[in-house]
Amino acid sequence: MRVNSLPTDFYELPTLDLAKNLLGQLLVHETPEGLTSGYIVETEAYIGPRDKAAHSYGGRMTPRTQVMFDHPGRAYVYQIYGMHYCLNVVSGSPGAPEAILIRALQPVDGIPLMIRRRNLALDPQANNWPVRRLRLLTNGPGKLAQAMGIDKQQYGWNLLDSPLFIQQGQRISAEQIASGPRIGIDYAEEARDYPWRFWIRDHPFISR
DNA sequence: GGGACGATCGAT
DNA sequence: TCGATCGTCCCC
Repeated sequence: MRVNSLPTDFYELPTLDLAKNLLGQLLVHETPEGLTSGYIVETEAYIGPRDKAAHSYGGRMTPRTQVMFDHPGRAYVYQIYGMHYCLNVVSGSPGAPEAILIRALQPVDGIPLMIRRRNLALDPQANNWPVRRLRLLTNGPGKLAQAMGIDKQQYGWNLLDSPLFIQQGQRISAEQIASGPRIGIDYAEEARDYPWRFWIRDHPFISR
């Protein structure tokens, strides 16, 4: 385990609690191109067999969803619309296929590398980009995966270990946490309205 | 083997 | 509001 990373028991909370506790923590990825990191500012919980919006609804186990049944603290990465990747933190006890989608980050380290990976028309050499431009790097699940260099290769990775791990960030109080329905799951019938999306209130880097 | 669809993004 | 773009999943 990496010295800095959050310990195993951090991931052993009930999924809705973990989804809130992930807010403010620092996601880090070390690659040959450089290190990137960002504070987690928005998450969504997907809770196993009973959640119609979850890939593991009904206990569906496929090559894609298999890692959701593994120990908490692993990376569940999937591809969507043939072109974007999304990063989830596996949660729940082994056998309970639950996960938390990381929806937005506040960039911290490696911003020039993020700019290159995202192909943004920003000067990577500059060093005081306006927030309204900077937020385009990581204010959505597909965007942050691209900015952080995350794809299928990280599927199943244990987030306690370098090169991809989560470390203690800033403490977020209960009053700063807002919640509401999850994004992009209108097909999920009653689950559509579950308030399982969490974000840091008024944070400029959230997705919507 | 085939077809429908998607936990998104970015341009219009 | 709509098209891109293709892996995944389920059905035949």
